[in-house]
Parts: sequence; C-alpha cells; structure tokens
Amino acid sequence: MVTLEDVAKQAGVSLATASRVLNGSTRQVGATLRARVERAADELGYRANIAAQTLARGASNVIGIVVHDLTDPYFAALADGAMRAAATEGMLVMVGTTHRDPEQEIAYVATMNAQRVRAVLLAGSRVDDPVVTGRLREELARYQEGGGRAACVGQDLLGVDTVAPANRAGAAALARALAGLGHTRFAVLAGPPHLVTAADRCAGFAAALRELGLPEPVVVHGPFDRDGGYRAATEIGEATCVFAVNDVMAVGALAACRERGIRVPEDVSVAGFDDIVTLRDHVPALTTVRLPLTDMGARALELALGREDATAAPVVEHVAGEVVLRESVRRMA
Amino acid sequence: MVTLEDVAKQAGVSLATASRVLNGSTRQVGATLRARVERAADELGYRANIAAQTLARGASNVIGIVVHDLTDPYFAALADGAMRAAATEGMLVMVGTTHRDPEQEIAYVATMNAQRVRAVLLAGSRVDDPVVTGRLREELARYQEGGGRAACVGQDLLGVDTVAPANRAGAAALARALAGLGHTRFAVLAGPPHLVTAADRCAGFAAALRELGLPEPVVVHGPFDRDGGYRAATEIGEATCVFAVNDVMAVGALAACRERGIRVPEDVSVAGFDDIVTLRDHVPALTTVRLPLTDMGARALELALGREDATAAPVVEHVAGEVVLRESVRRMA
DNA sequence: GCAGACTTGGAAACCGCTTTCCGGGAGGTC
DNA sequence: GACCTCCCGGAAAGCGGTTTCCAAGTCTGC
Repeated sequence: MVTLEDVAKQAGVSLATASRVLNGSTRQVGATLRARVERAADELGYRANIAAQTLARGASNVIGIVVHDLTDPYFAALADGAMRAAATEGMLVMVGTTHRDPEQEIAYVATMNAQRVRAVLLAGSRVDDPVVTGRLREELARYQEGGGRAACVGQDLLGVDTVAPANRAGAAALARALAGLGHTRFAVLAGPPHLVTAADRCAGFAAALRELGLPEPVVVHGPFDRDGGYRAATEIGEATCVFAVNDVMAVGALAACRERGIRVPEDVSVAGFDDIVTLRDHVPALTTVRLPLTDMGARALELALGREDATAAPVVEHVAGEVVLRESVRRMA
Repeated sequence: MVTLEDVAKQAGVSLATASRVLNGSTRQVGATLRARVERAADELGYRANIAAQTLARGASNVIGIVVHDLTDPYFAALADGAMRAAATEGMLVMVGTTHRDPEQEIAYVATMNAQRVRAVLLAGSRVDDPVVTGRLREELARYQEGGGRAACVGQDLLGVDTVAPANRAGAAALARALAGLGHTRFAVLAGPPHLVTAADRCAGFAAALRELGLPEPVVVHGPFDRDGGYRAATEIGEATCVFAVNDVMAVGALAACRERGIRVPEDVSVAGFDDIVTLRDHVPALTTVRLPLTDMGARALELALGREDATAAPVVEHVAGEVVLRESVRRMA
C-alpha cells in the first residue's frame, strides 16, 4: 500500500507537510508544495490509512448502531435515519445485529468500544431483566468513561440520551379511537411479556380501556414477529377488535384471519403499531399508530453526537405516535 | 482509556506478555503470568484499541457492505445474509448506503479502502454507464492491489467475485409460465433503462415472449421503487398481464389498480420479481420469481473472504430464480 | 552431569499518521 | 536599517498495539 511517506518522498517534502495537505489540518501549506503533494498523492493513488489516523488522532469517524434485525422494517427505517444523519456529519456507520439476543447487545457495545467508535446507538426494545440491563449499563458506562457517546431509541432505562417513542400513550390513544368506533370487546396480541416495548403498548392500551370503563382485553402473548401475530390471532376469543402491538404482527394476524375465513374489518377489526412504510399498500389498509422512525433514528444520532458536556444529565426526547385509522377497522353498528 | 501498558504494569509483566495473553497470539504464556494479566485486565476494564491492532497487524476485522437503500427489503435481506456470514467469521460490518448514486458507490469503495476493511461487498444493480463503471473498477483495482478482497451481488461487470442472479432466465421462465396461463398481451413495468438489473429482467421477459411467437410487450419505464410501479401501472394499455421488474414496484402497481377499480387478477394479472419476504402476506398474493437473497448475501461474503489465491480469476456464481405462481395472476379463459 | 533443543519472558523496532516544537525567512513598523 | 511578528516547512515524539529477536531457563537424552 502507498503510505504518506511515499507521497512525501515523491513530492520531495516532509511527512508533516504531506499530512497537512492531504488530511485536513488547521495549518496552511504554501501553494507550490500543496500542489506538488496533491499531484504525488494522485499519481500514487494514495489512500490514507484510517486506522493510523484514528490511532494518532485518538478519535475515529465511525459510529456504531446496534439493532435487533435489519430485515425487520422497523429497524431498517431507524438505521436508515441514523445513517443519513451520520453521512451528513461525515461519519461512517458500523452495524451490529443481535437477533434479539441481549448478550449480543452487550458484546456489541464492548466491540464498538474496542473500535473506539465515536458514538453508539442502541436501537430496539429493552428487556425486562435487571441483571442483563445492569450489565449493559456497566458496559456502556465503561465506554462513556473512555469518552464515547451513546444514545438509545426505546425506553429510558440505560441512563443515556434517549429517543423514547410514546408507546403507552400511543396505544392508549389508539384504544380510545377504537372504542370511539363502538368496540367493546378487545384482544391484544401482546408479544413477549419481557419485551418492554411490547409490554408498554399492551399496558397503555389496557389502561385506556379501563379508564373508559370497558372490559379487560384478552391478552395473547407470543413472538414479536409476523408468525407471532399469525399464531396469536387464533386465540382472540370473542373480541371484535384486535390490537397487535406492532404492524408486522398485525399483518400476520390478518393473514391468519384470511385463511380461516374471518373477514376484516367486517367480522373483526385489526390494528397495529409503527406504520411501517413497506406495509402501507397492504389490503385491507392497516390502522396503526405512526412513529416517525427515520427521524427518530436521525435524532438519536444527533443527540449522541451533539452532546458537548459529557457530564450533563442524559436528555430524553419523547416522540408521540399518531393514530391513523384505515380500512382494517370498522365502526360498530 | 486504559491501555495495554496499564495492564502490563498492573500485572507486573512486559507489554509483550500482556499482548500475548490478551490478544490471541500463537505463543504460549505461563499459567501464573497469564492469570495475573487476565486479572489485571479485568480489574481495569481493559478494551483493546482496535485501531492500534489494525495498524500493527496490517489487517482489520471489519468488512464493508455497500447497498443502495437499507429500507428496501431487497437490500436489507442481502445485507442480513452478509452480516450473518460475517458474524460467523468473527467480522464486523460497516454499511454504506448510496441511495442509488453511483458516485457514492465509488466514494464508498475509496472510504472502505482507507478503512482497510478486509473485504468489500457491492450489492445492487450495476448501471449501464461505461465511464462510471470504469471508475468504479479502477477504485476496486486500487483496493485489491493493496490486498483487499471484493465481491459483488449483481451483474458480472466489475471483474470481481460475483453472485449473479439469473435475471434474464428468471424473467424468461416467468414469461413462459404466464404465457402458459393463456396470456398474450403483456406490459412490463421496466424500471429505469440504465439499471442493468431492470434492463435484464425486461429483456429476458421480452425475449421469451418472442420465442413463443407472442406480441412484444408494452414497456413502461420509471423509477425502480413502489411509486415507480404505481405510476407506470397507469400506462399499460390493453395488456392482460403486467410484469413489474421487482416486487416493490408490483405492489405499487397493485395499489394503482385497486384505486382505479381494476381488479387483480380478474381484470389484469400482475407479477413481480424477488419474492420479498415482508410482502408475502400481500393481498392478492404476488406471483413472482423467488431469489434466495439472504443466501446470496452470505455467499458473496464467503466468496470475498474465501479467496486464497488473490491472482486467481474471479469466480462468478449464478443463482437461479424460481417462479412462484400465486393469486395475483389468473388463467385466461 | 552436560550438550542441545524447547520454552517462555522482555526489549525494542515498527505499523502509518498527527502534531508539537523549532528555526528560518518574509513582511511590517518606527 | 533594526526589531518584532507572523507564516510556513521539517524533525521527532507520540498514539497503542504486534512481533522479531535475544537471553535465560527448563527439559530431554545419553
């Protein structure tokens, strides 16, 4: 590989001068030498060794994002937002996928720390396990002590800057909207009990029903994905309205209904959460709670990067969800 | 940050010994010292500085993936496959998104080169522009001269290891299947003319029709995304069967039909390409050509990493598509 | 009991770049 | 014209690791 020294030699200047010309220094270099260096670099096809730069500068230009699953459009949207924001800051992005294994998440924080990434973003639901969360916090703290910045999209449980979707409030608003259509018997496809996102949405929904004086919903637990929704949909009992705690599950539920000859929304209404773009053309169109996922990802990155005072208290930004009523629910007679 | 030297000092050993214990060396270290070092590292919370390791070793453990758009499930699936494969090799993944800008793609190869990533994966269609392709090849060559490995998912146009989906053959098989259902008047929602993937699928489809002695299809160009399909669908003329060159476009076309009261498949049949998992529950279920995207991503990574002899000719692996007939097409009376 | 082969720990060179610190020359002031 | 700045180029000291090369033990086998 061509090194800076090669370039300097070829241009007949010192290493320092070559460095100043090629890799953005505050110091000026005279026009003649500058041109000579640039020409040499071009002729030789010089590419700076970023590992060396990172080492010398003590700071890298990559940021780390840890998500559960890139093929889940929820995380893809979050990651996309973060990556766009990163690009405008001139940063590269390193992505880790945990496939929902909390241990992996901890391991990734350690790895990102080793990489000395400028910031790490934890996207995705926290898990209701104090031990695991504690270890994650420890690992994050270690990273932050070393000057790293961290942010999280999800529940404010990590003591870092957080973009927190209003899962409870959004689900509650949805419940009120559905109750407003005349529904009284509800079921919730609630996802796994230990996933805080799922639990919050479920709890928010149930609490709103309670406030309205409506009966408790049937709660069916299961995986947080399409198949989880598909299977859970078979156990909704007499409900006339089903809330799946995310869109992907809702689509699974819709598929289950279709296969069993249950019409939506005529026989049963179905709603989801997230408003996944890829699913907007689904038939029937899904009633849901819209979250500005791309913006959230971008915002989280800005929070992590923007923090000037490392000792300041973490900021938590709440983002509201907007209920979007579509064909998959109907008004009760 | 705590450095290896801190650990060595705390353990009362030399830097060399500490390095050998902590960062996988071939050399043995006695049990006593080994334990002392491990203990010190643990107490201090040592995390190796990977930038330093990369510099010293001259090789990093990260691989780069360049995709067009992560929120497009096609690329998400490809990236997911590659990331899984990378994880099993103990590699990290750096992702760049170009948003379909070929200049960005070139820039990312240069950046990945600067990062000294172990391998770079170019996922996504080539563009029919010899100048741009030439510059990309140059940049790749520069990277490979420095010992980098590269692979590509898409057309074999870059002179690197390639996983090449059988776009022409898949589209041709689809055409024959649709013709077998009795269709004779076709339209192709063809995407942008300069995108090789789109062009190949279109050409394969048209060629098969020709061989069958059927009339030329109506070809409508437009963007390669959902909205492109949506808009193009309004210009299909008298066709009874529409082939959108990817699933996302097909879904857009389906939406357009729905809005205009055109029933699918009763009034018109629609088919796509890729068999995107997230779209499998679409109604009507989409006829398509299935590509094993996750495997393709993984395979490309293996190709790039597995290459022992850097001078060997690039290998091109063709992967077939499988026609999947579903509800969105019907048999003509 | 001793030569020779292994094993194991440490000193130091090196990976490629940034940046501080110096020194010399140009430009400005009185 | 002397003096003081200011500007710009270069030498060299790191950044935090890895690895080569030595030297000192430790084991063998005879």
